[in-house]
Amino acid sequence: MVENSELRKAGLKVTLPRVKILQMLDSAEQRHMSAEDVYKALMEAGEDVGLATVYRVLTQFEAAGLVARHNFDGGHAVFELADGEHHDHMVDVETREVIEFVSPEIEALQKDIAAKYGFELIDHHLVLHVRKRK
Amino acid sequence: MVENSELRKAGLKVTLPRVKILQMLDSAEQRHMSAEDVYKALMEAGEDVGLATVYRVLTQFEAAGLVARHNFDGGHAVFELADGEHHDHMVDVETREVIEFVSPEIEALQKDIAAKYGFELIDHHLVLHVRKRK
DNA sequence: ATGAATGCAAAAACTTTGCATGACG
DNA sequence: CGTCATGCAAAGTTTTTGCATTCAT
Repeated sequence: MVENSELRKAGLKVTLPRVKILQMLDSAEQRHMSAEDVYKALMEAGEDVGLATVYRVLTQFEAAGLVARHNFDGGHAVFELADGEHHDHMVDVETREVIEFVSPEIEALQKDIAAKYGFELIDHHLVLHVRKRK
Repeated sequence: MVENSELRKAGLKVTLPRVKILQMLDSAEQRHMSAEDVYKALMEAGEDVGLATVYRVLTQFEAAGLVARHNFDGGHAVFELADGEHHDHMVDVETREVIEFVSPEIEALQKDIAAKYGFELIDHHLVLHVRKRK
């Protein structure tokens, strides 16, 4: 059970809700899920976890670096498992589809820009709004 | 009164609330204001505008391209006048200070990336989280 | 005059919190 | 066993909406 060691490494007690939520994020068909999405998926799977717990756990996971939180539209937040390497997102404004991409060039430029202003880059959020080219 | 023609150009009826809100965004000390910020500033200025109207008007302004909406933290949205050229933002995570910057290189790369995936770039949101270098 | 815009208050959407109970180490 | 985590419901935030009234053209 990989999840358990992930949790321990993060300094979090291994509880049923935490394990279930982590598994859900890992196995769900959709990679980006809102707290509500996770909650509903758990309910459908017959797991009895409160919505408040889902919010609490996701926030803890974010603090622990296990998941990343995004605000694609400004409405609700979505979470995704922070496996693999860092990436940015592209949102098709018509279909709402989310595409992930990696651009070392942009990453490097961001660091340069921050440095130019006397800052160090901690983190960044980049979302491209795109439309399919006809 | 420049505001009036701006509104007319946007196809919006020239009403007192709209003019006042536009002036407020233009003259306020802070460039990035939440709906609440605008509302409070108007109240302090003795202008009697409802908060709901502020939200409605800011949303219309956004649709008209008069203002840009940002979600720096995910909590509340902030608005800024869309004068001048497009720019991105850097947020000092310690002081919450917002610095604007322009990077043609990043803009170009974004366009390239979208194209590589068969999309055209409509818009983007880039926020760097930074910390002052000691 | 007439349709659009406003203000108010109520509601909606999302997220957090208090507190008693239950589970982990 | 002590402490931390959970569930529920209540409260908090931010934003939207219904509806009667007022305003712009």
